[in-house]
Amino acid sequence: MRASDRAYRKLLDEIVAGELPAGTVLGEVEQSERLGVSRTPLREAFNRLVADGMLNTEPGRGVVVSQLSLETVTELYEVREGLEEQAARLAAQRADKEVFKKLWEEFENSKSLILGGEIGANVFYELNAKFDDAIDEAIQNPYMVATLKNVRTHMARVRKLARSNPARLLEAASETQLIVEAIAIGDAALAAHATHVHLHKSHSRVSAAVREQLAKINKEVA
Amino acid sequence: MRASDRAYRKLLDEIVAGELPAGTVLGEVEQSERLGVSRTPLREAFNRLVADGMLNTEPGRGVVVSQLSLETVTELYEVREGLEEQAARLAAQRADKEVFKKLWEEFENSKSLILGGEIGANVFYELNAKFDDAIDEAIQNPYMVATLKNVRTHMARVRKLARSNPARLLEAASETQLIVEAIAIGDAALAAHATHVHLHKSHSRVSAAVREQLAKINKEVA
DNA sequence: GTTATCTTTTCTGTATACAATCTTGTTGTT
DNA sequence: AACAACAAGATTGTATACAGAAAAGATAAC
Repeated sequence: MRASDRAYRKLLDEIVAGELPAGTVLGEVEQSERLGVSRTPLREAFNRLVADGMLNTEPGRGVVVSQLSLETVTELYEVREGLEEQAARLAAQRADKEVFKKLWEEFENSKSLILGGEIGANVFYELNAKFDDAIDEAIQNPYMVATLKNVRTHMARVRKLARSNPARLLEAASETQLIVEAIAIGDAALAAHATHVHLHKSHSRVSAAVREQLAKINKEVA
Repeated sequence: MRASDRAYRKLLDEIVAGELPAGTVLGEVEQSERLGVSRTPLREAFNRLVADGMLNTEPGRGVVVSQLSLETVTELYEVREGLEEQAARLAAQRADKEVFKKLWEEFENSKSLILGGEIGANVFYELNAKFDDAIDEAIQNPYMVATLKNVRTHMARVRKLARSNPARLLEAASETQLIVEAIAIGDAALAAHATHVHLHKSHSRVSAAVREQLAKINKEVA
């Protein structure tokens, strides 16, 4: 693997994981030394992260880890609404229905797992990743897949900031399962509307969680 | 302006204008010499264009100008549907209505200009750019604006390939004017639906034009 | 005490050199 | 004649050196 890729992955992971919190200023020399690559591949990584919207180049100051606020979360959800409703619609029209029927079963299983007190989050996140992959394969639109990929990276970061409790996970699982069902029966309108509902509720849940989290951080600072 | 920016702009312009047709293989040394910059900033430009989806890195062969086919046009329109309907909805909710009322007047004027046989295309494209800018300002969502920007660059390339005739421009102007009207009166549902209609018809028009164009190219080759 | 200017230091942007990998063409063998 | 192996060449990825610009700090002037 190329040095620039390693630097990109590492930095992205650290940003998503919150190890590099929003507002952190990253110097080229400093980071190239830390990551053990020279400035050239590091700059490539920086540029990609700027294009992704994970870093911002502040005029004279260098690159800064982009802020995550309630506003940016809302902005993200507004894009998701447009994009994912459309993706759900297309998936309902084009998907291999068998795939989504099986996926539906898996959601049914995982719901009892989460209820049963198993390590719920992991089960759920894995299943969600499977769902995303199934959507990507179904829509057969590389350009849309690429756009969705970026959205998901940002969402991963938001989720880390606002970890959910089992009750919320279960809600989300139910909502997603309905989308899966709609796609499995080829009902495009239902798929789109169920996605809208899911995103609306998810936005509420995430906003609440982020608000709590930000309040905690502010308290710590004070 | 930085050398990497100049290289990026120049290459993007040439790709959009069709001077670098789809399939053209670009070598690093070759292009850095042609553009008068060293390999380092050129690579930065290449990377940005790859991220934009204008270039593809073929495993051992180098970067290649990405293909434009009927399929990719359709893919682009599918993303536009999701994104621009949402943008229109948000704009209807948030826009300064005065701005869009004035824009409506301008569309009214330009329609007679196009009808009157003036250099129609330029009038229309300028007005369209104004419309895009007004949307960007209205929605107040930097993340969505960034996503839209990329879509529009791709559309510019498609439009160059499929130049429209005055009749088609006039149709498009009417459709867009309705979107403007919907936003001016704050009717989000109408704005979204008018956008859907516009994109549907635009897709038909562009597909037809691209089909003709591709047929012509194939004839020349044969 | 405040402001302005100059100097020093750091950082960004670019060029270039080097190393490793992959292509391609040629030669030799079956 | 076909295929394989090797060598020459090109090309990509990385490191590093240098130049120019910008920021911070210090000193001087008002």
